[in-house]
Amino acid sequence: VRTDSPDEARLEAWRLLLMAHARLVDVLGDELEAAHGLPLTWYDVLVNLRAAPEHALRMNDLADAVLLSRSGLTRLVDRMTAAGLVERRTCASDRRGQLAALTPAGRAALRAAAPTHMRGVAEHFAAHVSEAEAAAMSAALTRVVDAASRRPGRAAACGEAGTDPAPVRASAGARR
Amino acid sequence: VRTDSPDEARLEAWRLLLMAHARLVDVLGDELEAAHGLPLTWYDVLVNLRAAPEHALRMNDLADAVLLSRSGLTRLVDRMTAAGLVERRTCASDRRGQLAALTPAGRAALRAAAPTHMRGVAEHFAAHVSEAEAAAMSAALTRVVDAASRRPGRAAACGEAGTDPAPVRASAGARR
DNA sequence: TAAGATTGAATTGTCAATCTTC
DNA sequence: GAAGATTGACAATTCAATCTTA
Repeated sequence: VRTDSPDEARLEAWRLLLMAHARLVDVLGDELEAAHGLPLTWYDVLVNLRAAPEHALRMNDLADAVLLSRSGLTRLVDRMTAAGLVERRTCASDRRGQLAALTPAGRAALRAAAPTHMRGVAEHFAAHVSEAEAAAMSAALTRVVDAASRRPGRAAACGEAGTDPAPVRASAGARR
Repeated sequence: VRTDSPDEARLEAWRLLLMAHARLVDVLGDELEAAHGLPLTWYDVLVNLRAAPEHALRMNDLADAVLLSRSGLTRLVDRMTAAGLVERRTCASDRRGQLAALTPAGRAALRAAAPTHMRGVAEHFAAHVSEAEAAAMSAALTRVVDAASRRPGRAAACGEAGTDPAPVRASAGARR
């Protein structure tokens, strides 16, 4: 693909980022669903909970991590609770807060699905990216993400002493 | 950003790609909506039509370009037709085919919105990416997209004579 | 019979209003 | 009053079935 001007080169990169995202989320979602009947959104929630201290997160924080609206997340957690993968707990220190917590079944589902997903990412993404390219991408996109993240104040996690700034993790496709 | 193993570096790049996509689509969508009351999805349709010969595309091809299911696109075009930005035409050479075509109003809307969007991409993406990084990203993501695009068969454009040698393979696998 | 496109039913996500607790 | 979360009404998408034309 020809990229004449410096500006054109960057636009082309943006265009490809959009295409790559769309294709991969589609493929990875299909594979996950076929192998484990697990929607990519659910997997994303499970991963974020697994990474959280106590395997639990407040609805607000989880919504940010999954990049869904607050009410959207309420409904998603409803479904996952009905499926037994997640349970609700009331926050001890602040009775307004609700925690979504991983159940044993949820942990099991994640443990079963993770290899499939990892293999998918390796096969459909990592295999086509050199180490240098990965480094360049990471450097650039870190700046992009930082610049675009001028919105929400991060709230403290519930049960803990205030020592842990919740890790904002990547999440799978949420389109507007 | 710690990237211990070569594999970790690639995973990190994937994670950042997901985050960058989510944030930017969100921001760019908001800006476009605020400035012109135009959803990003609509803008995407307009751009694709503008780039097509005759400013018209068959529903199937447009669905692929916009990355929406066939029926999803039917409804989207319904709305845009109601808004006067697009019109339907029946394909001359194949009466099953429907074309979505840009109307003057649609072209005007695109012309009005394009500067906003371009400025947004420049500000939120391009400004943070060096030329070398853009080149590396493009190279890598081109490979990724190519590898992931083992699905859709390309259909012939409508008005053209039947100069299509490619045996249009069963497009069954296009969307689940 | 298969391809192109649309429709109906059900799923998923969003916005504005609400309820509870701080 | 403000923050955390949920609910109801509504918008956008998807899947399966349908209709038309090739």
